Amino acid sequence: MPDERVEAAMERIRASGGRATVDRRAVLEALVRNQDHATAEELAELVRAEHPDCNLATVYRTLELLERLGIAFHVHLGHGPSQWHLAEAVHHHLVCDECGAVVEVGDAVFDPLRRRILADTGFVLDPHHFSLSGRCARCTAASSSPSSKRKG
Amino acid sequence: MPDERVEAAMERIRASGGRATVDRRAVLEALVRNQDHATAEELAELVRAEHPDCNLATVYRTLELLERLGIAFHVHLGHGPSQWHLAEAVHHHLVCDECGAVVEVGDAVFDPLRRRILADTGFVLDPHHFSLSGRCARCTAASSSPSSKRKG
DNA sequence: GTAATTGCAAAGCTTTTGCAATTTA
DNA sequence: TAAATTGCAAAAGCTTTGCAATTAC
Repeated sequence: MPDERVEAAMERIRASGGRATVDRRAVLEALVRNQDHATAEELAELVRAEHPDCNLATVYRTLELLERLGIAFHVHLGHGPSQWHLAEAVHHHLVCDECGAVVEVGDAVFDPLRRRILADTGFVLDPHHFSLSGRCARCTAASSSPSSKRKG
Repeated sequence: MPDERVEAAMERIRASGGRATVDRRAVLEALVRNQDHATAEELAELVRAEHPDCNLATVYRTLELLERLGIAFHVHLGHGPSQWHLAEAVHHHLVCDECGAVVEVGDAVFDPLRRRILADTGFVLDPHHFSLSGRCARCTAASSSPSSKRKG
């Protein structure tokens, strides 16, 4: 079942002078199949479901190409490896410093901050590349109500 | 010239059961002397000015200790090594995707976003750990006014 | 056929770790 | 002296790279 996003991306690769290879298509398909974020290693795993001998270096090189073409992005959610996703709906990640939970928020919540920072500094905010840190609702509740306080 | 921040920090190390060693004092002094952010490697360089045989592993271990005690923090400004600074005024970093320029902003600009996110998700935002990406005023100007457009 | 892509293995870079030697309290 | 800290070297984890073999056009 050919996905139109995959076809469009392959077309863009070709248009940019690149070659439409099996491996590139496989990585794209893995990105499409995987709704969440995935690390390069996880994507390689997904690709291996269809093409058992998928090379990690090729996945990295393909992701780099896709990012250069604006087809995919990587984000840093914490200290581990980068996470990759297709460049579709722009969204942002709140990562809990305590438990590592990831909360996604839309882009629009940033509008007031964006306006303010633009006015103050001229900087055009596009905070997709890194996550925002803090503490999730659950951990906040756990640490602020003394009766339910627990270490772990 | 004993700096009161260094003394206070050494006191806190001692109070937490740690030992007040020459190396730890040297790393603290480097952090104080260096107003900006510095990588572990850069801090080791600074320490070496006084103590020529400063060990990088010790710097890392000391920074980890200082972070655990809330005395210092590390932030990720981009793809390179972490940057360290004393935990004084809370501030945040806007890093230009294009030229890498770092713009610092105070914590207060985040208040509206913080309220909004708290209301929407219960997440308590404390976005010190990662930088925010975007495009600095200069690069924005360079790419939006056709006459001054230039590559590089 | 020619240039781009891939596989492999090795290296790069930042950070962590095991362990014996040293230092602090 | 007992426990914590340090130095060293090695390892870990993620990512990039050189080069010969392969593949797309």
